[in-house]
Amino acid sequence: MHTSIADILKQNQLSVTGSRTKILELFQQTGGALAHADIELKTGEQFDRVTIYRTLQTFVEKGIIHTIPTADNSVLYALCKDQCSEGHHHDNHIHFICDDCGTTYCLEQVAIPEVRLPNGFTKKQTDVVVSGLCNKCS
Amino acid sequence: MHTSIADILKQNQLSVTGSRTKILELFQQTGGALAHADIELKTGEQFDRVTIYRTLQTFVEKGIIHTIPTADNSVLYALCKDQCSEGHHHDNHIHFICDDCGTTYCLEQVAIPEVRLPNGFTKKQTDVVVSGLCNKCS
DNA sequence: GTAACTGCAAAATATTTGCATCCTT
DNA sequence: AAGGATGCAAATATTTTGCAGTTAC
Repeated sequence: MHTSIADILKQNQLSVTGSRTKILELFQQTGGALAHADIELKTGEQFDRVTIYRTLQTFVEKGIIHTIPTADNSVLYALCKDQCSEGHHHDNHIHFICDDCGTTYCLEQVAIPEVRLPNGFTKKQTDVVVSGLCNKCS
Repeated sequence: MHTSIADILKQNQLSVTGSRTKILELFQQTGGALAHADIELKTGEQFDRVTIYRTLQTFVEKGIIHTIPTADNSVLYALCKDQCSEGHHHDNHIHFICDDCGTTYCLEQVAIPEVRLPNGFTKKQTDVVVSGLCNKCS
């Protein structure tokens, strides 16, 4: 069973408001990643652009969502999957961007491969972004 | 021996101009990745902001440089290493961003690990961005 | 009731486009 | 000389900030 949206917010000491609930819902429904513009559109533009910026920023700070690096330099956000299993934090999964439909997937089932760095370099986080065709477009 | 900057430009059907030469030089000297702002600063702001935008865009189109995905959503560019070995194009190397000094390194010596995708997904390109502390900051 | 959140306005940044001039070939 | 490249001005787009009004707890 999963944690309700309101619970996620409360667990992070955030008040339960319309925009936050709606935006989190949107992430849960989508499953994948969303850009700022997607959110504006898909919420029916009922929220101020600024509110969306601030909401996303808050979510990132609290670790509810994270940003995804993309080769085309757009800004994408996705749910941190372990938001439900509170405590442990390891969003170490691969992101896949479809060149055709543009959808971004968080491939939870694909583990991040180990990377060996040269001497003197310390690894904190590894982001892997794979692009190509998704299962719907190929 | 390596190809001169002027030759790189000529090979790509570009006229050899001050801004292009200076910016390519900067990339060669730096070795690592540069943001638009870095270029403005390090060239001593002798070129128009617009010229830099257009130069970078041209270089990306010609495959002389490429963009690097970053988790903090800034725009970074780096030389495509095989610009000299014309033909084959596989900038498959890892990018490392130092959390402390902010420098981005292209770790040519570290191979991109193989990633196995779920059925139906086709891989075209893999980008790996590792963050942490570099050998100067640790 | 109080602190936190939102929306509006506006400022600050970043990026793109048009056009006249200058430089490379 | 001709075409491409640059610089300036200005149009767009994006993101941030301040503040007053509203909402959650």
